[in-house]
Amino acid sequence: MIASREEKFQRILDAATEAFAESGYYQCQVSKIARLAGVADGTIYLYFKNKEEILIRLFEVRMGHFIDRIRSGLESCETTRMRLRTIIQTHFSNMVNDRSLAVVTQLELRQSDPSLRAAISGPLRDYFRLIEEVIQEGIECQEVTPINIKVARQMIFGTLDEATTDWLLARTERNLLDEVDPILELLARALCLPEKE
Amino acid sequence: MIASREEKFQRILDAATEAFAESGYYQCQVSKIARLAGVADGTIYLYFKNKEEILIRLFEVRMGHFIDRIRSGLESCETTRMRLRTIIQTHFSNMVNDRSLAVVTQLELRQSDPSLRAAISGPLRDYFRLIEEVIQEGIECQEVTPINIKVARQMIFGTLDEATTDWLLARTERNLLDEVDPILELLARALCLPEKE
Amino acid sequence: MIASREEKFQRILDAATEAFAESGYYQCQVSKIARLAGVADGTIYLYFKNKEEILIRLFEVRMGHFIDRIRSGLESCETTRMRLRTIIQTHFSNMVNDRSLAVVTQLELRQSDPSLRAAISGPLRDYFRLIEEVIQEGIECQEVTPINIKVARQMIFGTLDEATTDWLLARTERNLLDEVDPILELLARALCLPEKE
Amino acid sequence: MIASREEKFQRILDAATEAFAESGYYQCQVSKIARLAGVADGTIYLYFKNKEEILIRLFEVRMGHFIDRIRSGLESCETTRMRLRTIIQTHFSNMVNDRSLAVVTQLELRQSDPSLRAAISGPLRDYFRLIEEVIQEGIECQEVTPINIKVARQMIFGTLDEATTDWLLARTERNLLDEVDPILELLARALCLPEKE
DNA sequence: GATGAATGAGTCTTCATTCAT
DNA sequence: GATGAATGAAGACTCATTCAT
Repeated sequence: MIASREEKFQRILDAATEAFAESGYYQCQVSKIARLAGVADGTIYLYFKNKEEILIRLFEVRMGHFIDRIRSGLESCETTRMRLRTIIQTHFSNMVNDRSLAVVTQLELRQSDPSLRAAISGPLRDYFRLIEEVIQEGIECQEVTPINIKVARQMIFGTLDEATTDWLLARTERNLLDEVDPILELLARALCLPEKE
Repeated sequence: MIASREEKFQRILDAATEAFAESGYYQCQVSKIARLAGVADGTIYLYFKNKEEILIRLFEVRMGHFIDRIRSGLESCETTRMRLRTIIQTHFSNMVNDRSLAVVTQLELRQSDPSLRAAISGPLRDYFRLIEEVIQEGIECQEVTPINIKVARQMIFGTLDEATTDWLLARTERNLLDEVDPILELLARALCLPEKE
Repeated sequence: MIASREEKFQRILDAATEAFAESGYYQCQVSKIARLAGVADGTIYLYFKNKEEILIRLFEVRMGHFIDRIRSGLESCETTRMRLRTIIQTHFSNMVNDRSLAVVTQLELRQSDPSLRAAISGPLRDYFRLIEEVIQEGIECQEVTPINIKVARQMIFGTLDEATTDWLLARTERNLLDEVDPILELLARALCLPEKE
Repeated sequence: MIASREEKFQRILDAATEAFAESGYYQCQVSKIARLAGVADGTIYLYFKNKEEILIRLFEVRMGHFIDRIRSGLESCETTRMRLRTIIQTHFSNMVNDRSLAVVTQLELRQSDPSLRAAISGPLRDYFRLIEEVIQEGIECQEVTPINIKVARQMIFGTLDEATTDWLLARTERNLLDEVDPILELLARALCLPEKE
């Protein structure tokens, strides 16, 4: 069976996710990605300009899917509380379902390297915008007390991010999804969301 | 003037903070640290076993000071709200006063490399414990509604962390300290802290 | 023309022989070997694990050939005296034909470094065994007076070794092969071999 | 107690003997020698121009003593056989009494490095001359059959050298001195020395 | 398009030697 | 004379990237 261009691109991206998660971006050799993807070293360069682009595309593609998934989940939500729950729930299940991706997102993307950071900031900004839209909308329909939207988004994203990192680094097999409701309660209170009726 | 052993150790640590912040840990050459510290390359190795140890010691020392500063600030606090404010205030002013350190702490320390992570986790855990103590104490004296302490700590640290990262990556010169009160309000509400009288 | 893997392996080994002979093992840079072999520095490491392995493989391969050559020469010998002559003759012509190899064998391989010594001892032991077999056989067919075989081997090998070193270090262009017969006479007398009829 | 200049020179030489024997000349750090000698690194350079000179002086001094010891032993010898026995006996007991020195002499001094070799050749040549004198004298008083003196010396020295190396590298605790008589018999026969009466 | 052998620039670390005290 | 902290040149080895097949 001949793998189509698209399939091979995906195979390399998946291999890179795993490889970066295991060794870290700088420590991981391109040849390791090639091995995991089942292609020759040189083949990588038919699909990506260089190692850096693999990380960037990886993040773009995965983050795109992630945001699509949340957006689609938000469609059926009627209250801000439900929307917030959807974000938390989708954020966490995304991480739980693909731990390698979680490692890359949580740990590996915080690089001081300016060129990497710039590349990463785009898709992340989309996610931030999405969260901010939900808050904005909540304020407009008076479900959320008037607050600094950016600060609120920092709290929401920061809390999810930290909870995920905590879970990732914990040696014990905790269930991240158990934290959905406790976190929802805290955040809802901070935003003055009306109690769940 | 003769630089004592202690002074030179500090000089190298300061140089490393700056160098890591500028290029990132893996991208930064040891010779750059040496140049910034005004010593020969080989001298570095009279004070540190290897490059990795520089990062580890850097984090240990700085985090130690940071926690000392917070603990000393907490002594004069009478309410949980004041304690929380002290944490936020000290966290942010620490970052503002030493932007290089902030970059290293926020970005560079999130490494997938297991040996680095392990080294970092110790001092960070001390900070987590400090935050959790404040929450615990708040619950005990009924200033904080009974909640999952770990989740609350994740929210507090996560929010501060994210706010700092946001500030760091922002191109504009925002004042991080302006966020102390908005964030305090959000977090206080989440913890059900009594209004500031 | 494409250099096959085998050919390139040989080229590197030959280059290393020359380089080690010229500068000594520790003084010789890997890049010098690469230059002499006409390959890039990194290529060396596709064929050898590290610098030490080059020396080890070099000795193994060359010593193997050397022993093969002697064994094949011994087949047509009818008396112990002839066998001894074959050993001396082959030993010396081997050295004369490849002075670089001689330098490496005589001088460079006497390293205190335990890991190097261990690696070298194997092939050398094969040569010792071969000499001892000839003596043993000579005793059995009563051409050699009963003596301590190991001591006899030490004398034979030691004499050849010393003669070679002497020749190597001599500034004048002596002909090592001129010593074949004088040495044969001395050794034959020591072993009580019957006169050449 | 103040160590005189001479005593400290000796201490460094002894420390170097041990250090070179343990790690080999190139692998051994000057600071190791200093530590073993109980002096500061810099002090070494008050007594020796550089690392190389330590090795050279070491060899000169020890070899000088060695030759003195043999010469003094030879004075009371009446026959060539007795003289040969004295050489073998002194050579071996010298090695047995100072194994570190033996390692240095046997293994470490065979360096390809031309400058080292040149330095070593002087004292060694003295030893060769001594052996050759004994043979010459033996021929003159008709105890030794007329032979090529240099070849005979190569046999004698080579045999002793090889026996010593064999003993050094043997893992078992063999007694080198047990080989004095077997070797004497072999060499005596090679030289046609009259039987021991 | 795919391969993987070859490349060679780049860097951490060692260690002989110096020199201010 | 003695010290040992500091120096900085040197080199083994890695690995992202290329390109002939």
